Amino acid sequence: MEEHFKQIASLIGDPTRATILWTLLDGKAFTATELAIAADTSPQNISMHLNKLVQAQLLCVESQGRHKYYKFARKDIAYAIEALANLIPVEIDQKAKTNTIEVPVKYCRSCYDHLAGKIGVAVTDSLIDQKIIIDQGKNFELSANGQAWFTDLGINISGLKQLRRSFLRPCLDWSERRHHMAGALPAALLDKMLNEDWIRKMQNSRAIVITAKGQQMIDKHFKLPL
Amino acid sequence: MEEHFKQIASLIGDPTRATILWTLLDGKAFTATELAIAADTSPQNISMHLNKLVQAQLLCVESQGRHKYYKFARKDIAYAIEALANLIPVEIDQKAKTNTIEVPVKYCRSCYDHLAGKIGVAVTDSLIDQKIIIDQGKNFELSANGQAWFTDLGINISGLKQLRRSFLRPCLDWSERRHHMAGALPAALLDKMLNEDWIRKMQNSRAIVITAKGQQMIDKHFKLPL
DNA sequence: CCAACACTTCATTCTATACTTAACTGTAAA
DNA sequence: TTTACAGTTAAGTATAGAATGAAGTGTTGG
Repeated sequence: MEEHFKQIASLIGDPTRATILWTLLDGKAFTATELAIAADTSPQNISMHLNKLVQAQLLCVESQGRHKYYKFARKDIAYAIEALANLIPVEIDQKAKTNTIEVPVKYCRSCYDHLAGKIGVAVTDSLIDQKIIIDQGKNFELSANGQAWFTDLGINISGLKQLRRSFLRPCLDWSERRHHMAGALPAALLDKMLNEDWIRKMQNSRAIVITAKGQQMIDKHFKLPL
Repeated sequence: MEEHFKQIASLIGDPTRATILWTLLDGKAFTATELAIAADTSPQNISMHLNKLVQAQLLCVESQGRHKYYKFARKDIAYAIEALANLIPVEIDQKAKTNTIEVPVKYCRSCYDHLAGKIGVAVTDSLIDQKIIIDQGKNFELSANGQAWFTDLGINISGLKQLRRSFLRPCLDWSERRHHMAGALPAALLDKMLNEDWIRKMQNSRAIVITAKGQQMIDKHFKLPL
């Protein structure tokens, strides 16, 4: 056990790896190159360090085309890193406390046929919190509650399931670097939101605006005060 | 902030210093020579490392004649070290379970100032079963019954509550992967158990042995036949 | 197709810093 | 006193492992 502790400690102890972990603390996934820039080092070097962190199961990777997105393998890893950061002697600690306020949802976009961007991630998070969908890592599952919830919204679940396309799956978001929902179900949800005039698509852009009605309904259904 | 984090991380990252911190986890103060033996290195070397840890305010020193006693400067430092130990990947941990050398330490041990390991989890479970403490997930609460129970044991609840430190909180155990109690209350409980000679700390280890008297009393108070 | 890109692998170089050797201060017993 | 002990300081050395250079693989988009 002591040996393993020393292993973990020395893994975290290297300045470049410490910077990687620190950067990842904001919860987003980062590409290798981005982390290289953050840590001010070469791609080869960051590759070596990321490998070590993945092998120790501190980080996990997801390939997307020629990019690799890295993030913490488990939540408790981020917590332990934070605990370490809290060991910093009291004097410096003061200023950090001010910018921890939750960032408002302001950047909204759709991705092909479903919600993406900050709102896509926020909606997904909300449905997971409400146990409407279950996050199983590699895929999302619709719970029994969830079936009722979508049916209440007027979405025909069984109809969607008969389509040839994927019903529900996680999709890594370009802007947020977090998972949001993709597939027939979230497409139907976007459709619904547009039809009910909760949101409107901007011309010639993927940007989306939330209507006054939408603000109320999104708060009601997703428990997301905007 | 990031700079300071890197500093702390690299401080903990050195194997010799990691061993020092690991050794100090049992809550006792150690002399420089004892730590040198534990870390299997020279007095000069340990002196250098201890200096760095003291300067970073991770440890504090107390001189006593020609000896110097080192211990954690604050409790949260021990907790952060424990949190790091919890990051060890699960499958490696499996092998460790079969490794008989560590078993006694995992079974019965104290973590800084409170009971941990199997006995820590068992005691916690028992108190929850008996509704002496209430498990609220993120925190533990002492019930009305519980106040009486601890008072009967001769523990001064209101005195403990006035201390600046946390009174009672869950702490994840690295060996059991379950919650046990940490804070002023369980620290007082460990104190009581040592004073009454229910349990004894082993020399040079965090292992704990249960005395014959302890077996009876633990069965009586915690309904735990051992 | 090709060129640019994201990332990896491996052999080599480099360097930070842990450790050593040696000489010191202060404390405690004998 | 004297001897042994606990710990420190300073200067020099050694080496683990981080960084680099060169040469890959696989992906994307014009």
